[in-house]
Amino acid sequence: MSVGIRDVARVAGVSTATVSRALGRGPVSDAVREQVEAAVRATGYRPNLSARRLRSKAAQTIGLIVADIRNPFFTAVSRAVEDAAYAAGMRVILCNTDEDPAREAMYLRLMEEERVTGVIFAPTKVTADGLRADSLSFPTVFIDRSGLPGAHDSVVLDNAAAAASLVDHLVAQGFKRIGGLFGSTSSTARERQAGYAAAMARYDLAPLARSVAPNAAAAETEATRWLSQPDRPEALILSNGLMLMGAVRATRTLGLAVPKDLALAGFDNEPWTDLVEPGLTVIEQPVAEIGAQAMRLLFERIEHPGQPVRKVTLSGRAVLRSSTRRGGGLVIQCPLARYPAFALPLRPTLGFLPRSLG
Amino acid sequence: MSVGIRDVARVAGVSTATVSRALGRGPVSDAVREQVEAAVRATGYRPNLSARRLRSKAAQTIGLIVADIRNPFFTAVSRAVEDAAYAAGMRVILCNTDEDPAREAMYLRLMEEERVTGVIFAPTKVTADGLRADSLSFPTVFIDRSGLPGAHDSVVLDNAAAAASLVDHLVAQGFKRIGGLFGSTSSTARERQAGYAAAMARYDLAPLARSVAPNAAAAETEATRWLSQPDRPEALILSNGLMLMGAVRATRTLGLAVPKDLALAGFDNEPWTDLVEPGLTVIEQPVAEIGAQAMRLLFERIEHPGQPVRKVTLSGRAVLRSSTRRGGGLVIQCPLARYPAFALPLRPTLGFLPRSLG
DNA sequence: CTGAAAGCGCTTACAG
DNA sequence: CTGAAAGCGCTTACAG
Repeated sequence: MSVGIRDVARVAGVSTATVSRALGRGPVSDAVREQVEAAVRATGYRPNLSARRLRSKAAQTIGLIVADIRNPFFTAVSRAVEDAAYAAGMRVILCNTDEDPAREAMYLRLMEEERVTGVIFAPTKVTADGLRADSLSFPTVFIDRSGLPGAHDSVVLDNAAAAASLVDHLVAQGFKRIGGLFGSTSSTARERQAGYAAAMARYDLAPLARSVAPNAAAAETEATRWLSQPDRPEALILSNGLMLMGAVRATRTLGLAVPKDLALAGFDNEPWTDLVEPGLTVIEQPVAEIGAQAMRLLFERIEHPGQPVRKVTLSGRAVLRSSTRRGGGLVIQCPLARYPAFALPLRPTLGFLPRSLG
Repeated sequence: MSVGIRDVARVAGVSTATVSRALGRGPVSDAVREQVEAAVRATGYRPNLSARRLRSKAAQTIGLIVADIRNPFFTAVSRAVEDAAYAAGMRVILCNTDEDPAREAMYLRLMEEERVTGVIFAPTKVTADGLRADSLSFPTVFIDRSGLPGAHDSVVLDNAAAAASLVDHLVAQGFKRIGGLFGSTSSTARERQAGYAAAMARYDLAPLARSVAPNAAAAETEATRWLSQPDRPEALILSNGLMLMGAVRATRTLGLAVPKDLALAGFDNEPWTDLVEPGLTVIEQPVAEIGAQAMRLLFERIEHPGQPVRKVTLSGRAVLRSSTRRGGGLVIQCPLARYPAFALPLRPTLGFLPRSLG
C-alpha cells in the first residue's frame, strides 16, 4: 500500500532512524543523506504528518479564528497570517465564528484537540471577557480586539484615537450634529464609540450613538431608519467597512446627497471606497502589518512562554476624501489621484508605527 | 501532564477501548456512556486528533487551494466550503498559490503528507493540464477551472456562454469595437475569451483580445495603455472582478466617461459594482452554490471512488447596469433599486440551475 | 456490551 | 554518525 519510512529505509539500506534524521536536521553523513534522498525519490515517499505530530508533539499548525473571512479586513489579515505561517513551515486552520460565542467555544475546543502550536483570534466581547490568562491551553494572540487587560497578547488599532480623529476632522469642517453607528459585539467597536464620545465631549457636542450588529445589512436598516427622522444627524461615522457600505446604500435609498445632506466617514480603506462618488473618508488600518505583528507576537510567545503579556497598538491613517467635505453640492471629482485627499490639519500625525509595545 | 484516554478510563473505571467507543459511535451501555462522559468532564479530557487520525486513517480534513483569498470570488467560495466542511465534522486547511505553479506543487505535496480526505482546488492552466486522472493520491474537485477532460470532478461556470451574453448585450446596445482583456493563467479566462471571440464572429466583428495577469494592477496598467491609443475600443470586457476594478481605475485616470467614451462590462457581482457611478454590468456567479456543489461532489467522490468523473456547469446571471448603456452622457442614477438594471432582452435566460451534471 | 493486545508511522533518547 | 527499541495516544479487530 502506501509507502512508509520503513520502505525508504530498506531501499536506502539504512535504519528508519537514519531516514528520519536525514529528512530532518539530524546529523548524517553526506553519503547516507544522498542515498536516503534517492530512496525517497524512488519510492515516492511522503511522510505522514499525523504520525510526525503525534510523536514529536509539534503540530506545526496555527489556528486562525475570525468573525467572517468575507469581511475584507479579516480577509487581508488572514492572508498576512497565512504567508507568515507557511514561511515558517506551519499550516493554517481557518474558522469563521459569525460573532457567535457558541461557535467560538467550539473552535477553541477544536484547537485544543488539534494541539495547535498557537492561535490568532478575533474574539467577541463576551468571549474575550470570559477568558482569563490561564483559560487557554495554547499560546494565543488576539487581533483587532483585546480582552481582559494583561490576560493575552494582542495587536489592536488605536481605536479611540482613530475615532476621535474622525470627529476632529468633521468638526473642523463645521459639522456639529455628528452621529455614530457602532458594532455591538466587539471591544473594538466599544473603543471606537468611546473615542467618538470623548471627542464630542471635548467640543461640547452631544454624542448621538447607536449600535447594531456589525454587518452591512444591519447598518443599512438602522441607518435608513435613523436618517429618515427629521432630526437626523448631518454627519455619520460608521465603525467598520461593512457598515460603511450599508450606510452608503441607505443614503442612496433615501436620496440623500453626500456630503451635502449627510457627511459620511468610517473605517477600513477598502478599494471601493475611493471608487464611489463621492470618495469616502476612512481610517485606513495597517492590515498586513496587523497580521504580521500577530504572528511575530505568537512566535515570540511560543519561544518565551513566561514573558510578560504584550499589547501592540498600531495607529490608523486618516484618508480624507470628499464625503466629509463641508458644503457639499460642489463635489469635485479627482480622477488622477488615487487618494484625492484635500489637505487638512489632522491633529495627531497618524502613521503605521507601533505606538506602544509593552 | 496532559490528560489522555487512559486517565479517563481510570476515572470511569473502564478500559480505554470502552472510552473510545463511548466517545465515538461504538456500542456501549447507557450507564457506561454516562460514566465516561462524567469522567471526561471531570478530567477535562480532549482527544488528540493527531493520534486519532494516525490510527483511524481518517484525516477529516479538506484542503482548499485557491489563487488568492483576497479575490472576493474565492473569499465567498471558501466561506461556503468551510461551512460545509465544518458541518460535516471536517477541518479546512487553506492555501494561497498566487497563480504560481511552484506553490501549487508545494501545496499538493502538503496535502499528500496531511493524508487529507479531499481537496478543492482552483488550479492554474499549467498545473491543471499536467494533472492526469491518477496524478493525485486524494479525491479532488476543481472549482472555477477545469483540467483535462474527464480527468477530475469539477464545478465551473458556463464561461463561454456568459462571455457571449456580454457581447450579445453590447452589440444589442450598438457597440461594435468591443475589446476583451482576459486573465492569462486559467482555463476559465481562456474559455471566456473563446466565448467572446465566438460571439464576435457571429456578428462578423473583429475580436480585440489581450491577456494579462488576472489582477487589478496588471489590468489597470494594460487598460491604461490600450485606452490611450487612438483606435481604442468603444467597449471593454474584463474577465474577472479584480480586473474590472483595474479598468475602472484606468478610465478615471484617463478621464474617460463611462459609458459615453467607453462601455465597461465584466465578471463577478461584487458589492461595489453597483455603488460606483455608473453601475457596472457584470455576470454574477453563484459563488455560494459553487462552493457547496464542490463539497457535494467531493463527498460523493469519497463515497464512490470509482464513479465516472463529473462536471457541474453552472450558469451566470447577467446583471445589466448603466456602464453598458449606449449613448452615455445622460447617465441616470437610480438610487432606489439595488440593481438599477435597465430592461433588455438577454438571449439565453441565465439562472443558477445546474445545466449539466454528468 | 466489554477488555487485552496490537499497531497506525513516525521520532527520540540511549548506546555504541 | 548509526541502529535497536521504545513509545507518542489513540482505534480496532479479536475474543469473550
